[in-house]
Amino acid sequence: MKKEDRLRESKAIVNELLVDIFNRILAIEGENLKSRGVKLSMSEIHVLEAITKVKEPTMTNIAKKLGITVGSLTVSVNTLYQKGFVSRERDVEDRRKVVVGVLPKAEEVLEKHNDFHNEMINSIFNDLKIEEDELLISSLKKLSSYFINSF
Amino acid sequence: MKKEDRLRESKAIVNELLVDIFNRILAIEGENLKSRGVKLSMSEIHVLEAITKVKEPTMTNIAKKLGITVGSLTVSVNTLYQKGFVSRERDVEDRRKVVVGVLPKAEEVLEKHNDFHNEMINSIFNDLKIEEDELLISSLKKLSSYFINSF
DNA sequence: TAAAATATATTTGAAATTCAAAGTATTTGA
DNA sequence: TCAAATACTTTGAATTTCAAATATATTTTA
Repeated sequence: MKKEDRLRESKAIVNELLVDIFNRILAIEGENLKSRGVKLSMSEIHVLEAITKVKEPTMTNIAKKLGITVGSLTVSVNTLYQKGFVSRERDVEDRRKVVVGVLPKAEEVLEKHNDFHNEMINSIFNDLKIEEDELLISSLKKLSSYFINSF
Repeated sequence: MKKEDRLRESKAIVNELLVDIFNRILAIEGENLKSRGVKLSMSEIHVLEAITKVKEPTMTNIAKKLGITVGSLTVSVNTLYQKGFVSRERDVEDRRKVVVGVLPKAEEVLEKHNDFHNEMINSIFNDLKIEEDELLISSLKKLSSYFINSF
């Protein structure tokens, strides 16, 4: 195969990976959670995840992490609070801020979600036998940081 | 670094790539289209793309490609038809089927969308200098087919 | 310090997306 | 032929999200 053709093919594969495949992951995750008896939607799961990942979990910081408006987040946190998944209190230092936290009920769900991710990743690694591929890993690391920093 | 730690790190990176990053691609694409004066939503773009990609573009085939119900697709095609982006006609062989096609107005939009994808991919390849990395490409190819076939 | 500007969050009304269920028309096959 | 299967549309409801308006608290500035 010619060099240009290889390059073109490579680009097509990365493009496919980034677009076609990733579109399905949400649905796959959602179905998995439903099968494990979790009643929350994926977007609610994402809110819970973001709360645990962000350093100072105020409404603004969580919304930024999620890429949604603070208004949208308020709507979502309202129902999560109602259902008993999150705590919510004013910051004592700066009373404009609301600090959100996940309650045990949420941790249970997040654990299930995390289990699924681990299974998925392990299955990929086993099937593809890529654990020893240093070059792949370092390239993926670059690819990952590229997305984090570029947009 | 120990072997187990390297493995753990590798898995974390793939997980991050599959989860954190893909969540943003839709929004990134949407913003880009808006900046190019395109009035359609990403979900409408996906419908148009699916129409061009599927072999026999009937409602059922297009919906299957998209992973949505035929009812949802009908709603979307209704507005795309109204706005003059797609054609719509009964199959002469089997009059239950509706064959959908993209009109010039849609091709224009798809071209812009495609331009963006190419720019994104080219910029990744240039920055990372990975075009010669055969191993990466073959692994990504496996990763890609893994997702296509496993779910 | 008091007023103005800024920052944080909530509420509300509307739009978009999607689904499930019910309904219509056409084709298939027993 | 006619009952079942297939292809599609319509409808009503749920979810998600946003923008704009509103409310408070804090910081800046005049």
